[in-house]
Amino acid sequence: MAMGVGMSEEGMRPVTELSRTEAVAEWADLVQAVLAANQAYHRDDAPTISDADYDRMKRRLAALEAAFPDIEATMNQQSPTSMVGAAPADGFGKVAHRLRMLSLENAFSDEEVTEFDERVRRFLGLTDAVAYTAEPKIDGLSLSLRYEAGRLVQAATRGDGELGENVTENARTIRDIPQSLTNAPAVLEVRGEVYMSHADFSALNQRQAAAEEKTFANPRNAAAGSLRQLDASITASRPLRFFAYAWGEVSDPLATTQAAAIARLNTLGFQTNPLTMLCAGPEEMLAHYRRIENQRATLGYDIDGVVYKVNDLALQARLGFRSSTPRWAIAHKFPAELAWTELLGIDIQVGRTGALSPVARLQPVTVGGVVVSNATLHNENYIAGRDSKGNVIRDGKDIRVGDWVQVYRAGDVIPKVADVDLDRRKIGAEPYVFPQVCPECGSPAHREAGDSVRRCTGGLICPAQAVERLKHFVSRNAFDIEGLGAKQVELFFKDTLLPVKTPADIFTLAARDAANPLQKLKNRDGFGDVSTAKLFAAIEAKRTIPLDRLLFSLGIRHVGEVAAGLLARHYSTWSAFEAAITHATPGSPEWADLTAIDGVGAVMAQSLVEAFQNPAERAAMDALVAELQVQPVVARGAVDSPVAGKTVVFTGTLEKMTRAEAKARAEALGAKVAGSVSAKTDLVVAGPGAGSKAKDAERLGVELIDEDSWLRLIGE
DNA sequence: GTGCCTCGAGTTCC
DNA sequence: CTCGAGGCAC
Repeated sequence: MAMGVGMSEEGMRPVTELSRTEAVAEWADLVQAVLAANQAYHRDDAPTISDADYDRMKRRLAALEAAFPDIEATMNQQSPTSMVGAAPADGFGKVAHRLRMLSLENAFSDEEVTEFDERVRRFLGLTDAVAYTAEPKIDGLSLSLRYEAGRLVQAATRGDGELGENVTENARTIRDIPQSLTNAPAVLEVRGEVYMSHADFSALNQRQAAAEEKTFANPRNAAAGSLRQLDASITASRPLRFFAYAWGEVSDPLATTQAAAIARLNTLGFQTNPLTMLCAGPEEMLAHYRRIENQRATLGYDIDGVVYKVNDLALQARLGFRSSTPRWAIAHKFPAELAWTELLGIDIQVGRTGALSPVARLQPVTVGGVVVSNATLHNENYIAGRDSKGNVIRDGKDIRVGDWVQVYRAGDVIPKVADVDLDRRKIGAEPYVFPQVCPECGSPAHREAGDSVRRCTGGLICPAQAVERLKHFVSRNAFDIEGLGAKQVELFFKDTLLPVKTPADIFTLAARDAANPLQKLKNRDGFGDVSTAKLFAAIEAKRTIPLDRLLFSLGIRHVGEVAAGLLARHYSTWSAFEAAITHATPGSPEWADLTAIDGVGAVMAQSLVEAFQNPAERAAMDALVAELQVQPVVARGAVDSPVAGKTVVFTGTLEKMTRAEAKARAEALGAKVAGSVSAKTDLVVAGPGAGSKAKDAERLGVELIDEDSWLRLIGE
């Protein structure tokens, strides 16, 4: 057991008095204790220690790491304090959102806003103006509040949109969030933004500083940190606020327009933003944007743009959603904050697919409340001014080491180099020469005509590619082996005693360790009996793997999660897939079958074929599969609708909806929409003026219905 | 064939 | 975010 468990902090020795050996010992024990507590809490749903003790342990860990910064790196073990976002390592249960919490499409210019309006009207087939609400976009964190029978029963953070964190107890401490509602629908999910005002933020930071606690970089971080306290009494002491602006599941509609729904939320007792305004069209929207922009500095809280939403909820329903954003809303972002700094150097990183990416090493500079010292330089052309023939490159900035460059944080996260100040160029600065060989393995780095990326041709020979491939292999949506993250993989890759060079090596680790009587893994720093056994068990648990995950894990270019799913559903077993790809060459029946999969084109097919023809890749795959039991893929649970799984063709003039709308609607119900009628077609929906396609349907004996019957069929 | 739209892949930082 | 693939309409 850890020394600190159950003890008061006053009873502990200050970390500064500890020797390195003592610190390491205590650190290792604490890590074990915290991990065990995590497991008890999350997996077994049976907490073994109080939240306060847990919190204390994590604080002690953080203190140890602050005093001995290299501790984690030297211990071959990831600390729970650094497992950010790593599942529920931080102590909150997960909550599945009944209705996904989506993100918004962004607009960065007036033109993009008018285009948005045009797109909306085109989709709906409307020439008349469409009305929109416009409201400030609060820079906080979004929260979904669920009320049943008028009582607050659950509060969840956005998370990845599907799964959020359960922060109910913390949300109950926020004054702007009502505990109960009167005259509310039986089920009501209210969504909005938790934020902290400027005044409250500076007061909090003063308090924190006085108490020698850590201060926050900005109000957003302060709000996020405060809401995600394991101890709700700490959240209660933090001045959090809440604006409601949307809803999830509701048993009865709140209203028929966005504006009225917001007003209703206000009546129910929620704070809604006073700058929310109804606009008749793009001109008024942009005028309101300027108005909000002008008030930005005096609002008293952070905002990062203006959100526009189609006002009519019936139109919102018709517009529907794309994969992760609604078609009926857009966020008009304020221009990103910019900062100038000196470019100290340019490094080249080699990615999983061999892509050579230039990274700027910068004189550290504060951008949007965060200190940035690295930033992406995009690609070869972006840095270059002229190509090898001396021609000026379009969009090329001619960036040289030593230059003054402008940096911003794109999407408020990823630092990018936006511009260079040629007037401040130092005399003698040389143009940057992009490497023509891989800096990691020395293989030639080729660039295909028309491609912006130069790639190392070393394949698995290149250590950088090999290790990046391994990191991908163990990543969350791939094999996801507990206790074997990116850091560990890197260490094992370099290890001389128990090297892991390919995915198959992971599955021989335990056997190789057992075969080596002298230097057992469990005797190493950072590994004990328990953690070694746990790691081996975690690896063992992933020996059985569904085909789609396996295909994604292979890291073949152009084959991501979705493509892997398509392939797995088509071939069902590894042996069928393997046989097909091995025999596929352009023109063969296997090739035709492969490219006939909806969503698989020639590029992806070629990429698969090349991977299978490469001896090193093939050997690595064969060795891996020999270690595994690959599960055939179970067919995806179909959407429950009368047209699910059917192939539908729309033809003629549709009168109640546009073609795009009909397609989107049908797809949302699980149907596949095709352009031409064939034997595979299940249903043809014909409007007036339908011609050859209706005849094709008759000829092929495909069911033919009119638009009204279609609408009845799908229940509208 | 061209010009949209949409989505997926790949990349980056803290 | 940016780029490119894939698919569709014209």
